[in-house]
Amino acid sequence: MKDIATRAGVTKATVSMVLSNDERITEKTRDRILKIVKELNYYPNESAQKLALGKSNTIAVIGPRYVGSLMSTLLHQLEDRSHKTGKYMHGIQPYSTLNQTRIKEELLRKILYGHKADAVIMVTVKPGEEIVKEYLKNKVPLILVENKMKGTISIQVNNTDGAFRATEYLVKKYGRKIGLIVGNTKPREGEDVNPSAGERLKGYRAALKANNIEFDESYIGLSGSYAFEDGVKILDEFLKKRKRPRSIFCAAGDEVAVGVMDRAKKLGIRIPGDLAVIGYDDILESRVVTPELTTIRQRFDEMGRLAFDMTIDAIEGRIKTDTNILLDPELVLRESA
Amino acid sequence: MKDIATRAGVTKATVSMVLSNDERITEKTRDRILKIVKELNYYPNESAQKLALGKSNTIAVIGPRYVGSLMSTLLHQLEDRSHKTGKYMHGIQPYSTLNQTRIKEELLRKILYGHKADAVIMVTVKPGEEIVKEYLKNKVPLILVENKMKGTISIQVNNTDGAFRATEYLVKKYGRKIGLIVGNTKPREGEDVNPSAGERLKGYRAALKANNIEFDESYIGLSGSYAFEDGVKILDEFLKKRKRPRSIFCAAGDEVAVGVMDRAKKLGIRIPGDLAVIGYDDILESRVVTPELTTIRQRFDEMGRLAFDMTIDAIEGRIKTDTNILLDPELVLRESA
DNA sequence: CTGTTAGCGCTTTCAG
DNA sequence: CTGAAAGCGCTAACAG
Repeated sequence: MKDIATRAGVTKATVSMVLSNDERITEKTRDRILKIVKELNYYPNESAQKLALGKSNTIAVIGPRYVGSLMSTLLHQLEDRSHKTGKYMHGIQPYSTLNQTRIKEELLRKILYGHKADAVIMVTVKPGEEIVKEYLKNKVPLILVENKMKGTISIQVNNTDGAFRATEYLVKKYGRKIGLIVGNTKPREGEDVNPSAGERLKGYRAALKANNIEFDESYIGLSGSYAFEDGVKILDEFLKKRKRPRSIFCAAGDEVAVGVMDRAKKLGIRIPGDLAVIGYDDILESRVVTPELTTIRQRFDEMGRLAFDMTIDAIEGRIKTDTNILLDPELVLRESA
Repeated sequence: MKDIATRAGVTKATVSMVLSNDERITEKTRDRILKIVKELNYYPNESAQKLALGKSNTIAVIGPRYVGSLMSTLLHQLEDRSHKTGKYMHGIQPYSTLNQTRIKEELLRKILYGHKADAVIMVTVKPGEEIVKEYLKNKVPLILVENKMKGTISIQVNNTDGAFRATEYLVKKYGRKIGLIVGNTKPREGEDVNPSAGERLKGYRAALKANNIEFDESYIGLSGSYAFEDGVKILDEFLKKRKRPRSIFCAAGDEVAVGVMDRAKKLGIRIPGDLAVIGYDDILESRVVTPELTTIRQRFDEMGRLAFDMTIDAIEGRIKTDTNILLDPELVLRESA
């Protein structure tokens, strides 16, 4: 920058003003300076800029890991909105916690006190109460996706409602013996839980109650890894029992549901003739397996767009903490139930 | 930091030294200072640190978009290696170009001249020749994944070989009428091409040649978006023609291959009885569709590990530019061919 | 309309 | 073993 200044016969301050579009500079010197900037391929040193401005110009996005559709879809939407609005261009900084609470807390503090971001979007993972307070005190907005906490801004899909509708549909169409496959609602040591599992369980129970069906532990299968193999394993467990479900709501996601279907097919169990299956997520596979999977769809793209816009609004002070948005999921009827 | 210094009755310099594990500080003052650091929840201002050190402590990763298995798998591996080695912790900065050349070039310059990264990993996307030179001059290593260029370090899977083997397998087992579905080898205005498409086409042609089969344009289908729908559309096109393929090598990836199979199923075409299909990538769906998809597997996790280690080596000067690694893909035989 | 100056928070020589 | 002081590259009052 000094280099440019001397070449243009001005001082650093002037160059700085030109680059930040300060009105007070003459066309002439502005043009002269901009030309030199181009020639020298000058780009400002961001660290210096941030230091001087006390603003980071970045939005941090924290998720458990990069694979999996929520995180990547969201990131894509965020980038897209960023380009369309021209705000925070190349300023989206994703982090993954690798599912470890320690890494998460460390990271959140590092971001806050290291002034690494103007706002933090957390997808699926949840900050500790203590940290929320610290963010509040330092006026750095926390935007929670798929979670809700006092002192933050949140965007969720209505998990309870989604589970309720899936379960109710199964009751009406296939009767009262409904299996549920759901994520672990208790965390493992040092790991985070996704609260949506609890909410979906709640929706399932509510639907049973609404239809006067008693909750039965033996109809519940727990998925630890949300993976294909879990579906295989859990179906086998169900089949070993005396009481077998006539239908399964796989709240742990389509991937697990596909595991169930695959296993069923190998065992000669017809779907939905012998066993009806509903999944959750509406991932690509759902339309592709045979029979096609009936499932609950969440509008991830919509969430991403909202997340970006609300984050900007929060940074610029247009919305306050404890704003919560709840999106409704959608039951997509296909062949499996 | 000044706060800490005064509380500890020392000066900023001493605190700084303690934090950077300088040997010269007494146990006593060190402990005293560290205690206060904990109490105050102090974390250094990174911008200030970077500015003073002239080092960014971050590795930039540039890809076309976040969705799609290569980018996310790679990122996961990078984070994982970073944690395991303790190097560049929380220092992986992913960027997406949204497939636009202009964004890409802008970004590369911004990173280079803004001193935003110690090295840049580019996955699938390719820098311009000019930019490579600039990086070279400034001694910032460029690591290319799925590409190769003079002046960079590269990691590739052998696309030509993968395509050759798939094609050859089809020739031997299903005869000479082999369709190819491949990504566009010509870029659209302002967009980047993935060079692997060209390489796979090359492998296909080589295999034909090796078996004395003449290349026939009407057996070629071009996929623009690498998506399920492309498979559907292209199969329909093949079927309209006079000459129909007996087998299809879907070099454009498993997702497209699944589209082909899905369409075939709906039309009553048996796989592999009437039409054999081989995909590329070995994504999750491949094991799940009926019949299970025969495909070419690329070791993305291995690539990620390698990418991280080589990047570190490059930064620390242990490997030089124009180091190229070529990984062999693997033909995974399942039911569809 | 442009130059001067101080300062953002940290590191690092050089004295003491 | 610790303090003082200069400087990293940029911005923003305040003068002129």
